[in-house]
Amino acid sequence: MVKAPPRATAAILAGAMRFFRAPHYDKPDMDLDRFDRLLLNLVQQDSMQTAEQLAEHVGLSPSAIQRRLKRMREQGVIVRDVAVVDPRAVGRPTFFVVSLEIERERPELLAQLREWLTKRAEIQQVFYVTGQNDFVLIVTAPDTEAFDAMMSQLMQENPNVHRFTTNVVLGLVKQGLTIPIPPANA
Amino acid sequence: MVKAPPRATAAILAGAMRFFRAPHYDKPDMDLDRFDRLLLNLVQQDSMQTAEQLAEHVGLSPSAIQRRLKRMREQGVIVRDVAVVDPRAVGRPTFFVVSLEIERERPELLAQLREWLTKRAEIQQVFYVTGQNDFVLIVTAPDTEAFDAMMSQLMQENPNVHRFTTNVVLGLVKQGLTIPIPPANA
DNA sequence: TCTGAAAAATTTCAACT
DNA sequence: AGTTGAAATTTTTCAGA
Repeated sequence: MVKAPPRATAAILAGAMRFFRAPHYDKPDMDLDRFDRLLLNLVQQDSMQTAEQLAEHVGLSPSAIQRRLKRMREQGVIVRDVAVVDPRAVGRPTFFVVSLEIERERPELLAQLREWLTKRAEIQQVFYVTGQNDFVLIVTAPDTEAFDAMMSQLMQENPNVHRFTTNVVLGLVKQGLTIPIPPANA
Repeated sequence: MVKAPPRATAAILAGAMRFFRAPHYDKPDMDLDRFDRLLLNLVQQDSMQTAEQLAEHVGLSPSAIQRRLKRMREQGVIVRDVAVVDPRAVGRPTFFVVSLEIERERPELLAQLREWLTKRAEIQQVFYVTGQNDFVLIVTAPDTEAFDAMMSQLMQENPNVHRFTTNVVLGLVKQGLTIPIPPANA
């Protein structure tokens, strides 16, 4: 039998790795009981609540809450905790929804493109999708010129991108990363 | 037991309200100095760092850090703090990018549709965009059937939605709400 | 508005049910 | 696993520059 690895660090790294792997990668299903699920729904709304506040909602002691949250962070169920900034408070950046159409004949360039997209901070989100448009991006830029400049660079440095279509976001109706978690396992 | 902590409940609510207002609403520009901006970039990556850790990066005392973060949360610059959950750890939900085409002749139904979209927890994000497709949605569902059911309901209850196109997300390459904040004011 | 120290609250940890 | 209670850490408050 193998010795137990340095527990916390290994678990955190594994969590981070899993998050960036292709989604078809087989992640063993975590078994989350109804308390974990309740907790996840709560901290997805507000991660700054104290363990005591959460304990009241969930019906456990603060210690139990802390232990569960710590475990889920180590397992990678909770990937990270972030502050959400109001775009209008920081220079009112413009948002764009961009669809990229990719040349499929050169699969070796795909990894390079994914890396390119991942590195750019202005690109908030990247979805690899079915259909003729292979990637959908959510991009934020201080203005249209900055966006145009970025897209020119994208086209220059990634020859497998055939074309793209841009939709300017006129209104952010709703934004979040919340995943609704049903009480029982699906 | 301790009495309810003096958390800035009112401020959090105000922040949330601002976040969901129409984007053309005139929010006065906050003046953020270089320390605020640095701080925002840091807490967008990880909001669980202690004030002391942040203080080292920024070059201020922990007290100054706390005061600035508190102020920005009250002002609504920081809208909220959330835990990000790995989709694969919670029932492997499927993601969809949906484009809605709206009938423009009946503007009174638009507000109703916005409300409908905002209320549904499965709809993570809603962008109101230029072009023939008026809304772009990011939707998460436990499976395709659940997604189909939701879209049927959407079409039934919102007669001003003419048609929609769906792209199934094959891979979440990158997901986040981070807005890159340049050192100086734009 | 910052720093630095005191006060208060929260989180962590050990022992036990 | 959960709970309790004490120790350690962090956050909040406040005086002084």
